[in-house]
Amino acid sequence: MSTPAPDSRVPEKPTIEGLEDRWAQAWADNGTYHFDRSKTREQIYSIDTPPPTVSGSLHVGHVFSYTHTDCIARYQRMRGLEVFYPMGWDDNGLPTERRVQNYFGVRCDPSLPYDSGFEPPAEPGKEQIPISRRNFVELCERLTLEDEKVFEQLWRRLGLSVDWSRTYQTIDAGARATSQRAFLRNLARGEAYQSEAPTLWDVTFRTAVAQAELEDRERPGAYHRIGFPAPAGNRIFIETTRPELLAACVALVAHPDDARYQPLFGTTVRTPLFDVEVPVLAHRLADPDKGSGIAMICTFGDTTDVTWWRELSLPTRPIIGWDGRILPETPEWISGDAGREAYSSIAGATAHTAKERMVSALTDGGFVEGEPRTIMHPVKFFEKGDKPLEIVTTRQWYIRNGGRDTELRDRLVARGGELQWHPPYMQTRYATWVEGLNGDWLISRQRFFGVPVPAWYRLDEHGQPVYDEPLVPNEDALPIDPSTDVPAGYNESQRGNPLGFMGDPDVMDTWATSSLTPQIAGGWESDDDLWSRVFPFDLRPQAHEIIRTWLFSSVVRAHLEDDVLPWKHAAISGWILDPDRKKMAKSKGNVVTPVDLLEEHGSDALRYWAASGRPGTDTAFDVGQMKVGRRLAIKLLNASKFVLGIGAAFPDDLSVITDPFDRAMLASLAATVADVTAAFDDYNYARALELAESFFWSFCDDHVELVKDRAYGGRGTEPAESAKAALAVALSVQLRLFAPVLPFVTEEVWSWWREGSIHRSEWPTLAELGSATGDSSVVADVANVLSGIRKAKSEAKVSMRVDVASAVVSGSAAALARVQVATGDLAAAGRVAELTFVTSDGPLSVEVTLAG
RNA sequence: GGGCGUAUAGCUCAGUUGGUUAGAGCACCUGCUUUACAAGCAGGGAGUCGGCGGUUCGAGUCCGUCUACGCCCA
Repeated sequence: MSTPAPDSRVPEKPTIEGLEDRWAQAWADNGTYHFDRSKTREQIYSIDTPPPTVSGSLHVGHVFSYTHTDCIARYQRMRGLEVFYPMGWDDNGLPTERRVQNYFGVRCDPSLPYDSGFEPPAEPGKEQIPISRRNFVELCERLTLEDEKVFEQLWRRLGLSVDWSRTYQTIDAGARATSQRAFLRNLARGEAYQSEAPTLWDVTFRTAVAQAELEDRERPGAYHRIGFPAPAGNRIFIETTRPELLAACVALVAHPDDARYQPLFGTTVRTPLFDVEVPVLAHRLADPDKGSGIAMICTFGDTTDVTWWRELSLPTRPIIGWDGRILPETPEWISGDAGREAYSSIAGATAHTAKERMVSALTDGGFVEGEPRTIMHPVKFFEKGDKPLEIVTTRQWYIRNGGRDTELRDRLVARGGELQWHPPYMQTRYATWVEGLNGDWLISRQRFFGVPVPAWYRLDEHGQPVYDEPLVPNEDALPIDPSTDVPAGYNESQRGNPLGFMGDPDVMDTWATSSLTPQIAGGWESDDDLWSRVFPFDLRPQAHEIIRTWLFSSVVRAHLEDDVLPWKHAAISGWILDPDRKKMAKSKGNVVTPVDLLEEHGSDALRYWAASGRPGTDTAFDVGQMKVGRRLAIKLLNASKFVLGIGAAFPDDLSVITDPFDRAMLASLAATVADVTAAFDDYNYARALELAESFFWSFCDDHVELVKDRAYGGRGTEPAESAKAALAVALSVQLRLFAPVLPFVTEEVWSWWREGSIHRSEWPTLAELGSATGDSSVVADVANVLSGIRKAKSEAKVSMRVDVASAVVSGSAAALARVQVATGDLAAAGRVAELTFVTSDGPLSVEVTLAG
């Protein structure tokens, strides 16, 4: 007995067109990927999915890396694990803020009260309408809803096996509450603290910028050689690229071993124009080969100035404001009339203008020697900004991340060692980054849109905030917005008044929220039952360039909160490069959008291309690979149509597979199953695919062709039943091996003859094939002989249907014995009248005499 | 300047702990209308494994070094 092949369900002309819509709908209707939360932690495989930035544009890079994760998810699901695969939308941050501003013609002003009836104008006006933070967040949620739909459509069409009932937004109430709760816990444990410190500052966005968000860009600059009057009547020449900071000069510095300046150490000089006395000091970071070998230290020209300021205990003389302009008030350290006049010429000017005026004034005063020497040099930028960063002293919030604490840093490096990295060498990037940290994590941002820092400050009798004793909300009140909500014991009328309170004006860095995606998706402190079933997660998939940000910050949060790693595995995907091997980026105009590709090649084809990219390896965008994938999908349809069309059906009992050649093929398939399984267990979906594909093509070209005649009944009923049963078993196994990568075509074929979804079927095992397997080494030798016969016909330029009068196979006795397992199949497939065997010392070969 | 990676056929890439004659697909060439598939099938040519040096009986694979490219960082 066997299940009858419902070949009526096999289409006359199978096609991959339209499979995406049909099966995406069926999976949605049937809840195929719905997460069953009744399972225990051991039965669950949980994924901390990267939330895409929805206001950004869709990119083939999305398709690439999310497909990798989906292949793993589908494999684990078929292994019998219940897969927790949520999707988040990252709508917290500058890209969304800008988009909301432009789209609705509004801007966020946290000083305004919430207006529950606010409606933006139909068309954005010339002037942006100021609205409260809560109104702004609501508009963001409204706008990103549309963006999310576009993404979700794409993901569904691509076949991501996400549970679409579990989505979150990084700005939604749950994410805000989680971020604030985690912050309050950090604060209570002393891991979050405020500090007045030099901070890298973007003057355009008027916000502090963290170490992880910096980038260096080559910019033209010029060294100006400026003479400082010394008491002996001579001049000390320094060379600087930032003469506009002369008024902020606090010292000169040279290397301690520099004989030219050793006599000056401990003496003072006076700044040109401003006539401020500054000391000449020694420090190892002064480079004797750079410029004149002696440098001017300012508040603050660059990060080296900050180091000198800290290590040499220098005063602060800030002259640059948060807007990037020279402060309007003449500073108190400039006391002379000439100095005050010099300052008034730059007060209020931009840094750029101030530089021009200073150079001109210094030149007029005879302090400049020679012409400016132009150079290209690296200048620090905020990665999203377009003006050089300034360094200003501000009060900011920090979270300890080991940057100032060796013991914590060592423990976080050790966490990286516990994590299983795929590929393993990515761990080095993590370790190098953590070991190189030189400051704590700056999390406050002077932006309006984001998760507010959940704190208020008492105002003293003069209306000055008491920062040392922040007022915090109860956790059960979260999320809060201190610009709207009022601390316990106060009422709204006291906001901003002496003896009243003020809200912390800052929001948190987006990474301070993103670092909590496991907590947000996993129901930390909001759904204890879910949390206990999914955390720590099994997998964090992500790209390599954000190891230092997303991955590291997530490790920090879980380490501080729960003293664990947030996941067991990290799968790091590579980049998509354009065909010229350049990184794809919007700014380079070489971005390919995925929607057209999905239309043209089909989802399985795109997935095939994506899954061909080795884990962690940058992969060139390659339409050729998509075409190969498309052909593979079509081949699966056609091969399946053939197997099922001859009446093959899944046998109830494998004992009907009696033919040793059939059993040899199944033994070879069993080895492939073992290899594919091992590859998936190693998170190497690319190797898994390659192995399955390699077997499949041999199966089609050799095995199917060899057994066709027998399967059609050419040599009796029992040999035919063996062939058909073996084909059905092999088809069933291979469909399942391909299912993680090619979910649509495999589901289509599965539906022709099996019950349920292939994506909830059991992953093939050796046990499943064990009773039907034989000697796998037979397969290659038989294929070898068949190939020899084909070659003879091909070289004679005749059809494969031409009869062969005789074929003489020679080789070792052992090889011949293996080939003889399939004598009948070989004779039929090659149309050989007389197939004979001759023992020889040489390699296996075949001599063919064509008929006629 | 530092870290990581990559370099194998015209192109895109495999190649597991070192082990016969280095593989696949695309492209190319020669053929074949073959009742699963012409979006197909059969066959074929094509590589000094980036350079140099070393370890080894044996190196695409391990070590050193150089070169080129990519990404990240300073």
